[in-house]
Amino acid sequence: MSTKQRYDRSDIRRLNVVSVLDQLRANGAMSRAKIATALGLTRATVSNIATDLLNASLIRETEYDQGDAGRPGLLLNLNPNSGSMIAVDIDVDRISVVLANVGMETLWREEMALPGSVGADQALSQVVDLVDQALELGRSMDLPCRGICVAWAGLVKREDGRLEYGPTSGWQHVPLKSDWESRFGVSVHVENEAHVGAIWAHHFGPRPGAQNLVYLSVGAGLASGVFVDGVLLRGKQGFAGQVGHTFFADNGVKCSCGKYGCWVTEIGAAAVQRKLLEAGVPVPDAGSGRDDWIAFAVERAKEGDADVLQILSSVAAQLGSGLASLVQTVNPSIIVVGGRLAGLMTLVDSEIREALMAATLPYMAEDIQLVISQSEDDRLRGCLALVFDQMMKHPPIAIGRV
Amino acid sequence: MSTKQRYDRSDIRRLNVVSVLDQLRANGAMSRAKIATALGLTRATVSNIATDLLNASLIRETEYDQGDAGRPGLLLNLNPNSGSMIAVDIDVDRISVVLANVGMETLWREEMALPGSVGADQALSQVVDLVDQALELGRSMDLPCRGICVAWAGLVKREDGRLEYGPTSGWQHVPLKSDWESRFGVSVHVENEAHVGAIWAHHFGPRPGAQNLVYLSVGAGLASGVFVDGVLLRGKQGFAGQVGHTFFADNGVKCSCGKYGCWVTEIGAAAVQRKLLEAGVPVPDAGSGRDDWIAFAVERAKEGDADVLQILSSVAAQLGSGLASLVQTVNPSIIVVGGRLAGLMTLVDSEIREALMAATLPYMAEDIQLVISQSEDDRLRGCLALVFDQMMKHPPIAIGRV
DNA sequence: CGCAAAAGTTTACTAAGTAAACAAACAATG
DNA sequence: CATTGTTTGTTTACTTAGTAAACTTTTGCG
Repeated sequence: MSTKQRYDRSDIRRLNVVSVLDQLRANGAMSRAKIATALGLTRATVSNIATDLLNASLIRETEYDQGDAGRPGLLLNLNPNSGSMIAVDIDVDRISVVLANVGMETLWREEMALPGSVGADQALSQVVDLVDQALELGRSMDLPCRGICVAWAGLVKREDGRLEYGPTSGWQHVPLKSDWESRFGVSVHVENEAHVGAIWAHHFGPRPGAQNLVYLSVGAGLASGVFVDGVLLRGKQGFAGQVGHTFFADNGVKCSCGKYGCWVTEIGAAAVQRKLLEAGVPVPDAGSGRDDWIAFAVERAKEGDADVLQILSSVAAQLGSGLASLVQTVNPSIIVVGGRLAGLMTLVDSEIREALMAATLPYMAEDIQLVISQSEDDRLRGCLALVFDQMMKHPPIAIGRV
Repeated sequence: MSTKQRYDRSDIRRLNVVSVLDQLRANGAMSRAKIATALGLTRATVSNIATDLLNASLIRETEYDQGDAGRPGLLLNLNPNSGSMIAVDIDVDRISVVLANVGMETLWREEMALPGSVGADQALSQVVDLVDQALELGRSMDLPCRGICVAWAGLVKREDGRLEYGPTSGWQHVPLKSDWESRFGVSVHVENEAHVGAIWAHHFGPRPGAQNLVYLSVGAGLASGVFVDGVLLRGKQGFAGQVGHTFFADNGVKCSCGKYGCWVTEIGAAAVQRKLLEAGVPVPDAGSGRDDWIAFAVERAKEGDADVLQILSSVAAQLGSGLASLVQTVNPSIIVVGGRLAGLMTLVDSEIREALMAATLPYMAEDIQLVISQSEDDRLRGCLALVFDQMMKHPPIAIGRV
């Protein structure tokens, strides 16, 4: 199987259109002339492209540039209202749906609780209603929908966007993408939760545009999203990043996946909760409210509770040491830790870093950046970013096939 | 920092030239018309490109096609003698240099022993002599050198091709690429040994063109080369794949990197040799010849020596379980195990596979292919392939800048 | 032999760039 | 306040690497 690729004039136009859009995304408002010099194109060409984009209303002319001398340029800007995007986050105990414009501004948001007992079919049929609402609202605002992205904690088959296997939820073989695409008539992306976290970090993390990064999602599950040279590591089936179920502890407890001593059974939410309980810390149990115990533990740690701090330290050490494996495998320049437990991890970030550094080869991690995400909506924002990226790569604009 | 990319007519030509070359590489001899239909270009365009390539003598017209009816096509072929490539493999105890034509046919080969005591400067000054010989021979055969690739077991800094740190050899901070490029006036690529192994496997492994693969080099060191969606995972600094120094055993021995219980200290060459000795197997010690003990152990295992087999089984289990982590992290479709110990691993390949499968999530590895490489020259061939790839991506042919 | 069929070439055309000239809009300056 | 210089955006003439379609060449076959 070879590349099967052929290029003609329409391709160079398409590529230049994307380049122009990229400029606007990266630098905000720019005049035609500025774009031209930035890209090395002539002003004539950029003008030409700009009129196309204006006609498609993907961009807008806003105000005039305040230059020092000469005729001021008319600033161009991505039009945040050229369309809408929908993000769906299927979390352990709730599902969130967001409608945003392509400027990433939230227009509508809805959440629903997801009792553990509910199966995939029932849960998804309710989500479909929410998505319908979002689509309807988007239509009413005259914003054509550019895509839907669903984040899910499990193995998502890339070729057909199926929820293949959820180690924690137990869901299996749900052909979400094909179902939804035929139902909604919009392109649907289904992606692992940590993968969209990584997309979020890539765009909006502490070092926007970082080409080599690791996003580690620490919650009920434990998974990684990795950017390598600017592209998301997805792997053959799209299952890459299941680091939570790598072997970690010699005499570990049984994991939901059936094996013993997985990394997630040592430092995942259930593990931390268990360790706290075992140490006699009176954390509220799972039934009493979804993240109550986390808030409680954070509180106690901040008050200096020795038991809690000691447990957090040991978790930090295990997190850092596991991260070391990942770092040595993919050599990122930045690590972002997100997920439900991020709040707890913030309290011991220096210890995580220490453990990480201690377990990596010299030079490997010397100027690596380790950041605990404070954002609540990593995954939802990542979903939006994915749809946006897709739109930037394939702008909804007619380019005359030759 | 944005993309800074602009396209014009010359780019479309360049891309089509590359597509034509790709076709010929993938399918061997083809007529202009066949290439045209395969790529979707017109015969006129392919003719045009072909004359350019013929003038640059990158391709040749060979024989006529035996078609069923009509005028037979004149077959085009990559010209194996359009240039030469040089591969250098710096191994633990020897350095090999190969001169090949761009048809990957070996024209000359030379090896030199590398005593453990020798430092980087001294060793490399000798290698320089060998490379000079190769270059001279290439010149005498009128084959312009298209590049030199050096494989080395250690951390190679991608941005400047430096040998940054060799966990086993101890070499540090050798600016090989810049030194050699100024000395030889040819483009020089320096790459980690497992990375070039992966390049080899990608092109010439059991499933040529596999887009998602893991190559694991098991010898004195232990490192991985990973292809993700057809591109080599190199990471921020180029250090990706140092899986040998990930933490593996709770009460492991001290590793050359200073840590305890690294994967390589459990299943690397030294570890296997140690375990055999501890079990009372009278393997020849390291001093008596470089791989004598491996051959000896293979021999004993084939004879059914219980001690040896038991040790191999335990090593296989540890190899498979470690591979599982890698598999779950990068989700390859194929794993190729190479390196000095490959011969031993062949004897227990089913056990490696079992351990791997046992430690991976459902669906993750179900149709994964595990192959032990029988090739001796993975790294050298991989080096040549790297240079060849580079040439295919940037063909040495004038394309009129607009 | 004449004809169908395919390969390779030639010719006229087209689109998306370039370069250079031009018109418009501002700041600075005497 | 008019002039000058500078920068923006547009227009015009040109180039080039494609396309489509006709033409030429070379084979197999009835």
